[in-house]
Amino acid sequence: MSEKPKRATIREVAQATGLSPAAVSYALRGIQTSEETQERVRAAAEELGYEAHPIARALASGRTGQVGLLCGSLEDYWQQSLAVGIGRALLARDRYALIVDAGGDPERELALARRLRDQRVDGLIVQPLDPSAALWAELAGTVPVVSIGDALHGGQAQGEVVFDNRRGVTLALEHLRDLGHQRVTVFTPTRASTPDRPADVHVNAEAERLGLRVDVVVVPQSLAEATEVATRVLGGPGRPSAVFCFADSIAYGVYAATRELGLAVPGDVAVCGYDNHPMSALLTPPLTTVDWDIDGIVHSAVRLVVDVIDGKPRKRRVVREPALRVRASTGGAPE
Amino acid sequence: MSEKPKRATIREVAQATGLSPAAVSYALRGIQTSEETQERVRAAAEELGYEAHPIARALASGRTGQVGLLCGSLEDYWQQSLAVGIGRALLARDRYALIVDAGGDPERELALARRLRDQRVDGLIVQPLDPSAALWAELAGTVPVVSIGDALHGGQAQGEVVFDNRRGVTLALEHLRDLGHQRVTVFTPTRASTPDRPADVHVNAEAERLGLRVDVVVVPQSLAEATEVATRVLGGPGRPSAVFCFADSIAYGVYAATRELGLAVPGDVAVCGYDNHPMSALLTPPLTTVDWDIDGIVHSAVRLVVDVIDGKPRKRRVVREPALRVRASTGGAPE
DNA sequence: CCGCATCAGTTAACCGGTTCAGTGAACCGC
DNA sequence: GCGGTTCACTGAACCGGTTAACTGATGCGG
Repeated sequence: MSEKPKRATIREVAQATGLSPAAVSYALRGIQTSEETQERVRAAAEELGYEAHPIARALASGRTGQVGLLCGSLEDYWQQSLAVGIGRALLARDRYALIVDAGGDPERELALARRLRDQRVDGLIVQPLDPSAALWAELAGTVPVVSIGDALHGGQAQGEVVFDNRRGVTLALEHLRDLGHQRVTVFTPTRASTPDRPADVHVNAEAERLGLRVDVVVVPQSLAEATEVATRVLGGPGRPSAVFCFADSIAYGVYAATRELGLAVPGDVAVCGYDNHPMSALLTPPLTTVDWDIDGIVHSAVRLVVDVIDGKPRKRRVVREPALRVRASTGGAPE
Repeated sequence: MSEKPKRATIREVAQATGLSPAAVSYALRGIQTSEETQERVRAAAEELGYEAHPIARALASGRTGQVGLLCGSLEDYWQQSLAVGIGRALLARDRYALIVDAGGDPERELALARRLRDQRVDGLIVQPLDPSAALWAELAGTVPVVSIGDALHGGQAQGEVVFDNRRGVTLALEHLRDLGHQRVTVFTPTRASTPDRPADVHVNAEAERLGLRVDVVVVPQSLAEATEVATRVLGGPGRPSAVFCFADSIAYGVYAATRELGLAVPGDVAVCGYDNHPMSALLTPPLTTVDWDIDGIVHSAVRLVVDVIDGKPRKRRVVREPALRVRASTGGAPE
């Protein structure tokens, strides 16, 4: 432990090759030097076990090679998958992800966004709980910001991967209506009190259009709490014939509630989810859900943020379209 | 974007207070300065919106405030939970986690460990796929290493959170034996080819002791692939009456396989998992599994690594004991 | 053969903190 | 009243790279 594992510095490589440190710096990055010199430097570096010190590099160059990933709530399994995917994709591009979790709290989200900026991340990927916060504009002036899900208001983000949540809601509600349901309870995760979130607004508009009666119930993110709320709602009077959960994780809680209450899915209550987490296809019964092609989202978001960081111009806005996966939980044809 | 968001430096704060940069540095950390000076400096810093530059600080002090978290396989949902928990706990202690995923590949694990060290993390938490690799000793000489799960061979780690996997295996197999099963198939995730992993060895030893016939089948980490393998095994001739999955995630795949094959759980085949992921209690039927108290593990690991980094002496080894959660999937008394 | 650009490499400043050695003043006991 | 500490703070080196400005040599068109 106390032996100092002193590593070679760029000056030592310079000494070894008879070049200046600057030349070594250039050579190792393959610029402003002859092929031959680059080869010589590489050999010497290899010999000395030299590897550029990322901190020193970050300080001098102003780029840390790290991207902040600000998640709405990692209690949500789909968001966990998203985070894992983004971390993996960034690593493949030689960047590290700094993953932080707002835990569904919009204030915490903003505090963490500030912390990440102060940490000097090269870019920020955010799944905004509160897309209307003023902080986003300030942040976007400092560091490239890419949003996933809802677009930041005012279009300040350098990149956006937008979910067509209106379409997702329409798909789910139309499906339930087509199956003959008239009363639907919608379980939606805690959100910022932004009355203009497209998805939430759209639920009511769409319900009206389809002649559905909907009750919107806000549920906490954690599985245990979601189960509790669902048990209360489904066990109470006036039970709906169908529920639409705005996250598959919530649907998992609903499944648990139905079992506890002895209700059959979809016989007593049909359940439709949102996200299509890999688990959802494996449940009994398999969960009907709105699929968002997580790989495509990961790919778009990472590509956007990396390209902005690298100064490459790129299409700023990507809109993702959902697809309904009809499975047995709604009594539709099992997939 | 192109306006430079120049932030205040320590020299500006020094100028504003009439002190030297060194004094400001000390004052902000509350050392070697008078109370009054500290207050004055704090006020000036606030006024100027000064916040220490983490990169510069890291370069000068040699500590990055970042801890590497090297996961065995993030395909495994339990490990995802672990990673989320550790990230959260580190953040609460003002550190960032650099989460990377070996994807079940021992070679990749070592390569990533090296990358994290080169990134100058202050500490490393690792869930070793290959505890016998020579690299660990080298690494542990450079950076504090805390292992989770299996202990690193030779005891080089500065901290260890050891799972008593022998006990876990015993609990599961005894439970299945007590239920009258005589042939058990064990699904285990891909691992390093280390013949001396306690858990794997113990499966055979324990099976012999209990008079069980076991077949060990190695399955890939991903849900889809696990399902495929399970379908082949359970659909083939000589189907076992019980399976023991060395990870709940694998059990989820087995559930999917049984449904596909029209087998009843636990009627046709009993299923026992390992980990007790929160989802497992919500499945139909709820999954009997070996519980590892994830919060305790998170807490121990983070505490160990942070204390070692901070130079506080601390108990180096924590052994976690599992508990069997008997649920309906093995036909035991439902919880 | 001249003027100008390009190439390969050097020098020195710089990024923004931390820390070690040193300094003057106040304080202490006797 | 004096040597020895302690306290609060300063100056300068240092962490290990990157980069702007500059230099000398070479190449090229005309």
